[in-house]
Amino acid sequence: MAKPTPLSGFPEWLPDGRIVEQHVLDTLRHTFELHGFAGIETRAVEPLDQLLRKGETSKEVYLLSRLQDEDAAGRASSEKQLGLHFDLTVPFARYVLENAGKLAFPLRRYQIQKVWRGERPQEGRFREFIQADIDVVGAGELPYHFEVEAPLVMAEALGALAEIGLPPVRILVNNRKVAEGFYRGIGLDDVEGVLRQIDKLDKIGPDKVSELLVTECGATDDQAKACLALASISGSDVGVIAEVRALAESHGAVTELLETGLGELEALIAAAAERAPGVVVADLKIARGLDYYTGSVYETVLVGHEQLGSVCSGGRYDTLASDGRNTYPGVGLSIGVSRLVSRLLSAELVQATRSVPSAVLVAVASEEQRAVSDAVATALRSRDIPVEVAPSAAKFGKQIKYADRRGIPFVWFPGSAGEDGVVGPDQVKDIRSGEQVDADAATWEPSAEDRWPRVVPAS
RNA sequence: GUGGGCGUAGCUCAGCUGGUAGAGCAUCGCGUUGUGGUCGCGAGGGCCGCGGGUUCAAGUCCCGUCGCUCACCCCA
Repeated sequence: MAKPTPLSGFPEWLPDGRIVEQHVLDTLRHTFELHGFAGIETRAVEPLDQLLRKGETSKEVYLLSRLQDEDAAGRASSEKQLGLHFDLTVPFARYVLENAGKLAFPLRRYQIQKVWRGERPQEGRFREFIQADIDVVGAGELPYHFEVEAPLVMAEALGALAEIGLPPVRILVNNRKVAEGFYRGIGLDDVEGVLRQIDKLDKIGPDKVSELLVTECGATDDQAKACLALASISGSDVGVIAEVRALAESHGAVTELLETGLGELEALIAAAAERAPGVVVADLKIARGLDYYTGSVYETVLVGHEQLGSVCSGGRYDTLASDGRNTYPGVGLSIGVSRLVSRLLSAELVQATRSVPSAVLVAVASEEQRAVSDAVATALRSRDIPVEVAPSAAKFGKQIKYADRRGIPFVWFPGSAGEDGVVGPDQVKDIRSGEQVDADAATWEPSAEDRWPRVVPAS
């Protein structure tokens, strides 16, 4: 077989990288469950027409087809076409409708799965990656306090990763009602268009955004200036609310929608300041490209790694799902686990203490005596100590080297018969210190730190 | 989808105005004949991404193609 070339955008980690990823997944799941979110998994595919409901994303969807149908491609009716899901929200919305009769609302669910997007890959941007979503969905209505809770759960989940070396996170929040109310208040009705331009602020700067607002959205210079003034407001205390209101008043742009949005944003900021100080920051330029958000919107950056983009985003959507009679509003966020993990690994922020689970390598004196080593391994495993037996009865130096290369901290030597024929005690060697002591497989314990591989900040 | 950069050993790379391929690290072996790491010596490993062209001669120049990568777009 020819040497395979790596496929860009489809990340694969080495065993120690996977240990890091697995740890992140375990931590997220634990935090979600701690907050009462129930886990579900949906199928990898959805009917194409479902996936395309979001509009412009169509080009990103990977189609699923059978090789046998290839010749007849094009004849297949589009409603039968399947595509791989490109996020977890669309499948979840479908799942909610399908199971509405059996689900209890408000529904709190988490979902950790791969998703696929046919984008051009880049650092931190993949074509196959893992997302970890939480959402709360109501039937008919969803109280605002869930818009406060959801980002705080994520703050806690990401905060729990600080101990392995994840940099602090900053959750930037805004409210669509504030933006829309303000824009309409100053006479700009192309809310989406304005948001799209404002979203580019960090990349191209205020001058160019101002220009685009005029040319693309039909804004006057004064209107553009007002939009930029709004976008420049940020802060982690409720003072920003007064700032926005003052700006709106100076432009005669106070609308009912704006006031509603400001009330919501204020509640979020106030609660966050108390429950997760310094993490949640109001930032009036956060827009989010997706058009289905209707209330709070969230974007999360790693402090010191802002260039990586958002590692956790989401918001409130009044119509997550609707079957024509009932609508299901929701609020949720999604962590880009692969983006997070790829940065943890590439920036060498974290490391696994070893690349294999084994805490102990049991040496094999000779193939005739392999059963002796197997028995030792069984005894240790019965007490939940991860063990492997040496692959060959090579010279002990080789066997120690085998352990060393994988980071296995202990090598176990089964007792051997001396000249008098008496079998001596087993010994276990800590290959980091070189210390070697008598040991009994029925009672010996590694330290808690050595028992399983751990993920720790890189030294 | 648009535009730039780059493809040489497992990895990181060197290879001048063309003259039939190198280093470091890694791997394996020996020194050390059943207790590793250091050190020394040695070995294996390459259709120089692929295809075509120019030339007596191409890793080197030209064209194409594929892949990787960065930026835009978009997003986790």
